Amino acid sequence: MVTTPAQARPLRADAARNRALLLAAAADEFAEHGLEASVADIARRAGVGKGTVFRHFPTKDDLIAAIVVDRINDLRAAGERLLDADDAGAALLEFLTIAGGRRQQRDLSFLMGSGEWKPDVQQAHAGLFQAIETLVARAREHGAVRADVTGTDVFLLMCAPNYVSEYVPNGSPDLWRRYLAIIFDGLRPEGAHALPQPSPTL
Amino acid sequence: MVTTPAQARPLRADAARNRALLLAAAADEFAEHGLEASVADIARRAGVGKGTVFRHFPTKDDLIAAIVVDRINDLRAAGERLLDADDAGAALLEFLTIAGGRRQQRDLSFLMGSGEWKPDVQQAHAGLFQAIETLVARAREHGAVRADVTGTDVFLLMCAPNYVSEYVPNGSPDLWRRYLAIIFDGLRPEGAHALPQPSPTL
DNA sequence: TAACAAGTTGACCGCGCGGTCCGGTTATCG
DNA sequence: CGATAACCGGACCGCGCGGTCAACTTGTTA
Repeated sequence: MVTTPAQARPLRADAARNRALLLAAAADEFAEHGLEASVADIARRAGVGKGTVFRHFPTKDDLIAAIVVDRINDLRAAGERLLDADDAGAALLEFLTIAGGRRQQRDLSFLMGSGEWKPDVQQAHAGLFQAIETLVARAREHGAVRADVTGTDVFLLMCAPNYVSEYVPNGSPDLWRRYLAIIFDGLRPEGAHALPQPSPTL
Repeated sequence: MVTTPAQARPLRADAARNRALLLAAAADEFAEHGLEASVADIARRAGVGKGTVFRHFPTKDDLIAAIVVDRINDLRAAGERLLDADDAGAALLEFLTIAGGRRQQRDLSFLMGSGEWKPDVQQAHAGLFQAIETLVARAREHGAVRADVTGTDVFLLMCAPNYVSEYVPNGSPDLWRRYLAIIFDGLRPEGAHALPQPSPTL
């Protein structure tokens, strides 16, 4: 599940292995300690020198971006796989469940909304957004989601369950499901009240 | 709105003024740059030396805690003021609207869930929680909120609208109202689906 | 296998942070 | 007013961070 962009010369065997180790170690470290995890710790976890990190990723931000792109594409693939489901409403719920199940999102999740990103991240971003938009449109046509909710709304609300359940110290690791259920009920047409603000555009 | 605990000897006039300036400057700085805002910047904004900050608040965490306590008590007071409203459902919605309107919550909001806090913060915390619990109980009895939702749930969901709308770069400052409306619809009894996980305890 | 380019490493750098401290200043009160 | 203690300020400290570099190792290729 690692992005290995086609290069002029392919990576040397050990270099490719180290790159993969690094991405895995970084993902773990970020999941545990948030984005403040130090590059030195990541290198140690990968069993690699600090210099190697900067050879593969010129900047800590580049490393983060690489992971974010992987995660986003991952999720987009899952979303697209659900596009031809029979029950569009269930498909959307399933998608949000998959998104919530990606534990490693943690602090990474909040990256998904901002705008100051390298082109490749923005592109991955746009792809995911497209998938969600379609998923939501189908669910809306299907009558499974209220008429005044947009893909952007779902895109933004996607990480809220994880965010909310983050702050329960000894909570069940599945607690986010509870809040996804509540929020999803808020997206349903039954008993919906008019929304006070227009949906934003990203 | 500043907590000035009764001391053995009252603060000197200039010291009290500086303390207030400091709290205001810190709140602004945290609201703008998040908790990473440096103490030096806060001091500069307050027009005060860095040493003065540490005279009033031995640690940066103490400064944060002071602000958090103020915010929490503020919100609790607003909540308690709504306890004798006629329409318990409207009161709860009003409370959540007030909570969302407190712009300075930003990065401070995420403090409200964690457990590693000084006693005075935990105490303020408990007070706010109590108020919310009562508010929710009344709304539940009033049939304005689904039966399977607890005070803890609302406590946790309280900051979600702000969190969600944070990631819209040029969004309306009132965008959070949209997401509050959606989430609140999810709290209503109409069209509620069973929740997959039990409510947590803090 | 020889030779070279690609990759690795960890000591090193500059920076900005939270926190300290002491010489100078100022509110306060007899 | 004058003495005193409370208070202020900013130079200073140690630390850990992201990032650099030159000496060394290793996969690759002819």
